[in-house]
Amino acid sequence: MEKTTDKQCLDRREVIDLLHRHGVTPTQQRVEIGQMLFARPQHLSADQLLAQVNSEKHHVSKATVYNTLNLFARKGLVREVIVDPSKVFYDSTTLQHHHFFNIDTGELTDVPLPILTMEQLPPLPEGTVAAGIDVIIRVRSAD
Amino acid sequence: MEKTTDKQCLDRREVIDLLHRHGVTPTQQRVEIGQMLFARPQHLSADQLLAQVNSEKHHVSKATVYNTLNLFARKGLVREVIVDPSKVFYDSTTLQHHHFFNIDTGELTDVPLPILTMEQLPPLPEGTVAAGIDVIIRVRSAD
DNA sequence: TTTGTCATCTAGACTTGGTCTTAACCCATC
DNA sequence: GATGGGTTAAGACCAAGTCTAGATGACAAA
Repeated sequence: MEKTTDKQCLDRREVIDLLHRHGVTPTQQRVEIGQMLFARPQHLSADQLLAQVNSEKHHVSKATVYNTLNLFARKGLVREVIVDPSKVFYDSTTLQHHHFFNIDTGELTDVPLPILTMEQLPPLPEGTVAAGIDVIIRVRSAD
Repeated sequence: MEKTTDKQCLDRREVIDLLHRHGVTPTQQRVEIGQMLFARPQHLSADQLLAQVNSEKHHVSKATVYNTLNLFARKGLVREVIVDPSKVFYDSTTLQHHHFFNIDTGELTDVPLPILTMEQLPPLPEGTVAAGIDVIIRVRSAD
């Protein structure tokens, strides 16, 4: 039996609902990007996503991919992962979790267990409120 | 009474020793960069450092600043902090510690307490060894 | 001193991820 | 059909960082 998460792309309908629920007007391009991105838990750069979307029949411009990813991030649909100085990754899973980053291969994977949650924060600097926690465990390929 | 950490620049001699201890040949430019950078615990971008070094009498080229910072990082003299997608910060303190990053102001500060150490790591991905941990607590200015 | 060698430095060209601009487009409402 | 706000596309643009090729400097051997 085939699980829905194994599909290459999500159903248009599902994505449209998802966008609606987050207050994002579901345009043609946004839905197409969402179909690729939310198909399964993954970490994609804007570049990868651009290539992937455009390998399909439709074409979406670079500007639109960047705009859409920024919009999605602002609306809480994806999470930016800043780990490689040369590019941002977009994580299709927004549930609080952490990352392994392989500095040799550039591979980004999820830490399966919670380590540190918003409840265990140290005292914050004067006049600030918490916005999120990023935990990145840098690893190297054992040779 | 004046503490040594209040000095604007370190003594040339101190920096030369530091470089030697880390196996870095102390050239004119490297020492000058080190004098600024290691004067006190701080987080500087390459740009800031370039400007700061060149506000003094001597001139150091952009390429040299970048090369030197990369060399220092490789040799364990500074730590790269990847937190802002648009630029890398270099931390003059290499002791294990974590950061607050104010997403409104771009300000990067140290978390005074240890939170997570190399001893408390979860199981790493197959075939990898730990290289470091980055914990970034993103905060927003309370308005 | 001179010469040779090697590492380092510089200026500026180049690369590249990401943003900005401007005109075209879509689509709902009048 | 006309009007207007939000969206998109193409390509110009920007800036952090890298690369290149020639110049400089330090040091060792002669």
